[in-house]
Amino acid sequence: MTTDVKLATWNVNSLKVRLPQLLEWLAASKPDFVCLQETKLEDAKFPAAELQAAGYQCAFAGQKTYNGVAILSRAPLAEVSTGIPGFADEQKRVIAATADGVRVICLYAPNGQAIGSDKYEYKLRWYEALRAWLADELARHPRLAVLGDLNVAPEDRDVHDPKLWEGQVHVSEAERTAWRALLEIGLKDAFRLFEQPEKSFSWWDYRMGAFRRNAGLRIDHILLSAPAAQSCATCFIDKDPRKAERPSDHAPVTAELR
DNA sequence: ATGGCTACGATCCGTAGA
Repeated sequence: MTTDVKLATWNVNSLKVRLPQLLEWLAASKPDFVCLQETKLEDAKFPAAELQAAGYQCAFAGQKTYNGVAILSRAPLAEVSTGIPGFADEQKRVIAATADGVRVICLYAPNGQAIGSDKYEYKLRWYEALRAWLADELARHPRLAVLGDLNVAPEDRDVHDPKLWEGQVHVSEAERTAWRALLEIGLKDAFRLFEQPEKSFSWWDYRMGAFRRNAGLRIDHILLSAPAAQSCATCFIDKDPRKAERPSDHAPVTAELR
């Protein structure tokens, strides 16, 4: 087990488009683990060689057009698994692996589309299956880190304009309850372990100059087991990649364990 | 400010994201 472990999550919204930005960001940020979402690539097209050349081993589960998750790691990955056990799902949203004495779980939660829709029901079922599985994983792995685009803004302070978002997906009571259930099994929201700037968000709509106006949501999260949270020294959102030409609509979130 | 971006795969329009 190493002393310092830097973990990050980033919804890249197409790894094909964002690979140059990812490589640049890896070189600058030097994380030990990166969880990626919305790779939108079939496994045969995953840029494993380029990432290996940059110093990262990869575990990935993708599909054409939608979804797709990956874990990049400097240390060799073991115990790779995909999906939520017992929850049949065609959509590639979950991958897990162990390295450096840390169990890393990468998630891309369903969007939910609209309250009451089939996709919303699927989101809530997905969260319920996730909670049950993570409770098991917590019992198995003392140093557990769950990272990803969870598509829930847990509190009103995670929403630029709560009134505007009232009644929409990402902020509904059922979604927030599902998110809090992850805390109730023992996970900690790494971002809230520390004092943070007001109006900290991880996603901004591409439209209407939302990033310029900081009209965003905090929906990308790092959740840590109690021992991992104990050793967490910092957690922050890196807005720089969102300023790039042709950016992802999400910014990376990073945590460091000592 | 709210269907006013972006990516994708099918064709210059629909689906989906959040």
